[in-house]
Amino acid sequence: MRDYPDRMSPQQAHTFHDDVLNIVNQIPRGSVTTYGIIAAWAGWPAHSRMVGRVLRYAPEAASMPCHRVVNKEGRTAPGWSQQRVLLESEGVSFKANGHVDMQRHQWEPEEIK
DNA sequence: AGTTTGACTGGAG
DNA sequence: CCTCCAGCCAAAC
Repeated sequence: MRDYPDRMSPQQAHTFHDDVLNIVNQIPRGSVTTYGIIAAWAGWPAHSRMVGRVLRYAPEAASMPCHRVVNKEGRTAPGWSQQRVLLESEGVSFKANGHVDMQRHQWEPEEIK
């Protein structure tokens, strides 16, 4: 069927940015979610990489629980070893391979917005 | 205006 | 479980 040639207009990019931060702010303590889930929830399922970009470079992200965002396999962000420490301090358990036990801690947005 | 770069994901080996 | 590769897409070169 049809593909989705959709391109983000500057307006949409701005909305996406805000939505991402809004969702991250609602991740409960002791839980984690993934880039893909956030992207899908913001309405752009193919933009998981952009979610990572926002959390990495947006100034506001510094004062948010962005450490509660990991990839789909429960892997923590490259080059940010403190992320694991932060998560463990709020009760998140890791498996032997160093990944978050997603089965136990993955959280999904429900009634946001 | 073409190429490279990732805080991603899914699949293959 | 690991690495590598292709597809992904806006931003940075």
